Parts: sequence; structure tokens; C-alpha cells
Amino acid sequence: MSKIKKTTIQDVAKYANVSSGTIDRVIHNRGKVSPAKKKKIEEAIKHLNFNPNLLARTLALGKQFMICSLLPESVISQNYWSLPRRGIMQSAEKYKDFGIVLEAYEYSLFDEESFVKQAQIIIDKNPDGVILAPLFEKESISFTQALEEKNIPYIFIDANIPDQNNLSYIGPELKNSGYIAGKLLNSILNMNDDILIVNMVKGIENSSHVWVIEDGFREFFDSNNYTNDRKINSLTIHTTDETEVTRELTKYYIKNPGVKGVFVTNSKAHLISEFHRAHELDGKVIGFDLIEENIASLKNGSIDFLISQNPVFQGGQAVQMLFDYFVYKKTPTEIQYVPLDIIIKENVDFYLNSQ
Amino acid sequence: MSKIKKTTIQDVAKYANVSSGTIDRVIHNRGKVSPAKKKKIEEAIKHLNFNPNLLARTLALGKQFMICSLLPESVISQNYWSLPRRGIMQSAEKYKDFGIVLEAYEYSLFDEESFVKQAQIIIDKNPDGVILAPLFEKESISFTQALEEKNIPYIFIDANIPDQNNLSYIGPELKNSGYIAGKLLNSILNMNDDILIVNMVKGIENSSHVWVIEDGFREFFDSNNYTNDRKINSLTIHTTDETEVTRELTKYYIKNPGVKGVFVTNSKAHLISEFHRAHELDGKVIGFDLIEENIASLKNGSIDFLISQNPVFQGGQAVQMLFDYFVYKKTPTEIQYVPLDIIIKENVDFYLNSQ
DNA sequence: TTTAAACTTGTGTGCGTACACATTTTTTAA
DNA sequence: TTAAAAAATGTGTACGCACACAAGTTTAAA
Repeated sequence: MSKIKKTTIQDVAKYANVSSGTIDRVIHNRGKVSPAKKKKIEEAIKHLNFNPNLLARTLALGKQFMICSLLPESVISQNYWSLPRRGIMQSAEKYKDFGIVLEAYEYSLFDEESFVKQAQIIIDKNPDGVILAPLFEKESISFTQALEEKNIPYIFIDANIPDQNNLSYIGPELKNSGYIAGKLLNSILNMNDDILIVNMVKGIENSSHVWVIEDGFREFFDSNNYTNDRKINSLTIHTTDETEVTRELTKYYIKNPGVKGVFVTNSKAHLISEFHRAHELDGKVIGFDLIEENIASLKNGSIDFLISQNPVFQGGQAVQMLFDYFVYKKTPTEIQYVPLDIIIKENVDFYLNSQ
Repeated sequence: MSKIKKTTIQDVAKYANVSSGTIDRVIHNRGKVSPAKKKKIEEAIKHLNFNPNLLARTLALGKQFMICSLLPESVISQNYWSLPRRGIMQSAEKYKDFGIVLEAYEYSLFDEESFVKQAQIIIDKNPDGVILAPLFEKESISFTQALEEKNIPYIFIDANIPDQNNLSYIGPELKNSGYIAGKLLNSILNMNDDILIVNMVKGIENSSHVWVIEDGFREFFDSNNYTNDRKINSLTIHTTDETEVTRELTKYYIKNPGVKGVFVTNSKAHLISEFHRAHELDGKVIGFDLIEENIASLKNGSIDFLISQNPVFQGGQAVQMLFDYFVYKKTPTEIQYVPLDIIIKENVDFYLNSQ
């Protein structure tokens, strides 16, 4: 194996007839360097194709970068929010020797107060960067304003608030995800099968993203004229509690026995599929996210499609972006949409293994 | 930002009342250490939760790891094999400061001789690890035998040869990919639409994987009794040259005008979809891989589904695995199936951006 | 011409680990 | 009991870079 010697600062110094300190000054343009030497050094760097060794740099720097994440809590170990959290933690672990230190905070989706409280704790911590799932819009904006005052960069994941000064948004293109759901559901229905859209939202204020998804879904049917022979209704349920959901569904199904396809706009599709199984209904179901209950339903055939927005990947990307921003001063793309994975019974296992 | 001091070898040394050299001996079990001290040191490591700093270790080690890859050539910049190559190169670039050096070799799919020749060059290079797409089975086995004699680990990607001593196989589960194709194609066909399977293989010997895919495809229809009202024929074409393919297709379509769905078992689905467009046929098409021509056809609607086996990811994983093997002595899982991404017009862009 | 100020450049140490070599301690054989 | 051999342990330097500080050089004011 032939040794390929990488060029170091010393090589550059020798080539340019200066000491390593002067090279350092040029690289970080710190301190004064005479124009003649500066030019020569720059030429030397280019000529020798010098790239600072990231390991040595990080080691010498000895700096730590604290990242705080603020996501909804995952009481049950396997709910949706455990997934981006896993991605964040895996990625932070990978970069720990590079000085990345992660502190993960959680808020309750039922309690704006908890968000505000945790946000304040983060602000007091004075981190180097923040990863935020901004599901409470108003409170999130207050939070990010405070961060901006302290010059702390922040990244939104999973949900976006437009026109903020976030470093980046990493997450799904919501409208499109609805459109894809429409296309997929349509492909396994007959022309005149009725469709039900189920939205589960706690409060009206912080649920705008649900309407965007529904919009996309309906757009598929409208733009392809698949609406003539069928009804497409939507049902909004203000809870995710199983018994209450069941009650609402029962009410609806009795009045609308023609429903053959159901689209659930959040990760709770399994509630509908379990309802179907319990009542021996054969409706097709499509929903979001690879959480445990959904996976089980997908495998037993009571859910037909899941769309996954790569939550583990989202979390990992966010950490990676902040790392690149800290170390390389690389400003990330403002919006990074994640792939919308189409999951069926036959390929679900491959996704579980690789995340 | 509170500084979180990581425990170092010196901390462990102090705690266990020995010098750092002895710690080193325990960690790498090199040299002799008295049982008493050894026990104490191990306790200290656990107690202080010591993890060697990867950066410092790599820097001090100063070792280089040469990885040679051997894949089919990509004459056109955008054919399929450029994708795993990109993954390999990106990943190698990422790890270059860790001593990873990549040399990429290519062979012609039309020429076993070129494979043998390149393989010999790699053997003479005496690399630390090899990434191989073993499309020529016989020649690949000779190659890997030579590698084994020199104790060089190797990884198969994209295609597998069973019962070899490869460190790992990273690639698709072929039979399943055919099954998924069947399911998807069926979802957009009517019960009595005829189906055509197109295999393009150069020689009989090295094309067994194509039959596995076809098997999986047919299994979907057999196991679901979707075969009664339709014909499912397969057409084998011994070239990928466009004019010849067109001629074969023309011959077939004239004799079999009922074809409404086409499954292409390699990355050349665009040849069929272009044929359809040219002759104003409205058959549905499903194929493999996000290469440029397929993407174009998908977007203009002449291909309906593509299944992507994440070639960029495959390449990246292979490098990552070898790195982990070199540095952490981590033996990878023997088989790592990659996700089979289902790509439609509406989500293709998200996949292009993130790979 | 002298001298301080301003500017420019060089030197040395530390980051955490690996490893060769030096030193100390223990064991063994005479 | 002692010397030599063997075993156990300690020390110092290198890896490539950043940064504080020292040293050297030029400029400007007196």
C-alpha cells in the first residue's frame, strides 16, 4: 500500500519560506501579514492543494458546541416523536468527539405552557444552536426572537413557519404529501368508492398544517376529475383518545356506509384500521409515519399505505447541518424537503432495518 | 455554555494509579499487565466511562486505509453505475482525514477480460479493503479467492454471490423487488390487462439475478390469483441497443396487441416508455432505478413507477462499513438489504435532492 | 541619529492517543 | 546471595493544528 502523504501546514510553510504561524494567520485571516508573503502563501496553498486536517483542527481547538433540541415529548417510547429524536441523538453521538454536545428538551403537545417553560430553560443555557419542531406557532416565534437576540442559530424540523430567520427547514412538503396520498389511495379504489379524510387536531389555532395536507389530497382528485362519482368528506376529531375516536367513527360510519377509503392526516391511522378490523369493515386506509402500531396494521393488511417523511433522517440532518455550520461555516440550504417514502407491507422491513 | 470535560486516558491513569502506557496496554491488550492492575484499570474505565477520542487516536495512528472499488464502468456520466460510485466517493471524501484513500476501478459489462485485468491490478495494489459489484460470477469468485489469500476483506454491493466469505452484502432483496413491482403494476391495471416482462441480458450465464426478479414478480400474481384473466409473458432481449430493442418490441406488440402493462427488470425502462410514446401506446410501465432517462420518462408520465434500490446509499454504506471495520474492528452484518424506494412522479424530486 | 511605537514574523505548548524505548520491579537460576 | 533474565511499568515524542507569547523588523517621531 503506497503511502499518500497529505500536505500539512509545515509543508506550506517550507514552500513559502515562512513559519507555520504566518500560514495560520493567512488561513484564519487573523493578525497582519505583509501583502507579499500573503500572496506567496496563498499561491503555496493552492499549489500544494493544502486542506487543513479536520481531526487535528478539532483536537487543537478543543471547542464544544452545545445543541439543544426541543421536540414534543414521546411518552410512549415508540410514538412519532421518538423517531426524529433518535436521529438527532445518533448523529450527535457520531460527532461527540468533534465537540458536539446535545441536550434534548421536550414539551407537551397539550400544553403551550410547557413549551414556553422549556424554551426559557434553553435560552438560559445559551447553546450554540437549536433544533426546534415549532408546532406551537405563536410560542415558537417568541422563542426564536429570543434566540435571534442572542445570535443563536436555529433549525426547524418536521414543521415550518414561513418568513422566519431559521437557518433551515428540514421536513416534508406537506401539500405534496397529501397529493401523493390521494394518488395512492385512488389507485386501490374503484371509481365510485366514497372517501373519508380524518383529521385529528386538538385546537384550531395550531393545526394549519393539517389543512394543507387535506388540500393536497383533494387537489389530486379535483385535477384528475375523480370526484364525480364519489363523496369525499372530511371528519375532524378533536382528540386522539381511542375510545373517543371510535365513538366519532361509529357515528360517521352509520350515517355514511359507503366509505371505502380513508386518509388519516397524522400518524394515528392505526386507530382507524383497528376500528375497521373490530367491525369487519374492508375499507382501504392510508396514513403517515412508521410508528409501531401503524407498522403492525400495515403488516396485517388493515393499512394499505404509509407515507414516511423520514423522521430519523430529519433529525440526523439537522445535527449535521449545525455541525457543518459550526466547523466549516457552511450555510445550509434554506429549505430541505425530505423524501416522502411510500411504504407498503412488502418493503416496510427494509426501512426499519436501515434507520 | 458549560464545558463538559470528557475523560481522557490521563484521567483513567490517575484514577488507577498507573501511567498512561499501562492503560494503553489494557485497551489494546498489547504487552503484559499484572492481573491486579489490569482489573483496577478495567474498573476505572467503566467507572469513569472512558471512551478513546477517535480524533486523537486516528491522528496518532497516522495509518492510511486504501479501499479499491471495482464496479461496471459508466461511460455515460449518468448511467446506473455512476450512482453507487458517487456514494462511494462522497463517503470516502468524508473520511479522508481519517486516512481513507479510495481508488476506483471499472470494468466493462461486455467484457469479462476487462474485469480480470482490473482485478489483477487491484490485487497487486494490495489494498486494505475492496468493494465489488460481482456481476461476473465466475471471475468474481477467482478474484475474491485471491483476496482471501492475502487476507483482504471485501464487500459485495448491488449483486450478491451466496456462500462467499465476503464481509457483507449491501443491496436489494431481488425477489422482493419483483414482488413489489407486481403489486404496484397490478394496482394500476384492470383485471384482464395483459402484462409483458422485459428482460435484457447479454449472456445467459451471468444473468441469474434477472430470473429471480421475474420470479418474485410472477409470485405476486400467482399467490393472489390475478392470473386467470390475463396473459403474463416474458420477452428476453439480448442487448440494450435502442434500435434492436425497438425491433424486438415491435415484433412482440404486433403479435400481442393486448399488452397493457410492462415490467422491465433492469434500469432500461425508458426504452420501453419511449417506444410507447413514439407509437402512441398507453401501456403502464414499471422499472428500476433513478437514472436520467427514466426520471424524464417518469415525469412525462410514460413510466408510472420506478423502484430505486438506493444505489448512492449502497456505496456510502460500503465505505462506512469498511471504515468501521478498520478503525473499530466492528464486523458488519452479513447481509444488509437496502430500502426499496417506490418512486412516482410526485416524489421523485425529493429523492434527487437528497442523494 | 536615536528610540519608541507599530507592524510583522517566529516559537513553543497543548489537544488525546499510540508506540518505541527506557526504567524499574520481580522472578529465576546459579 | 547475587546476577542475569523476564516481566511490568513509566517516559517521551509524534501526529497536525491553533493560539498565546516572544522576537524580530520597519516606521515615525524627536
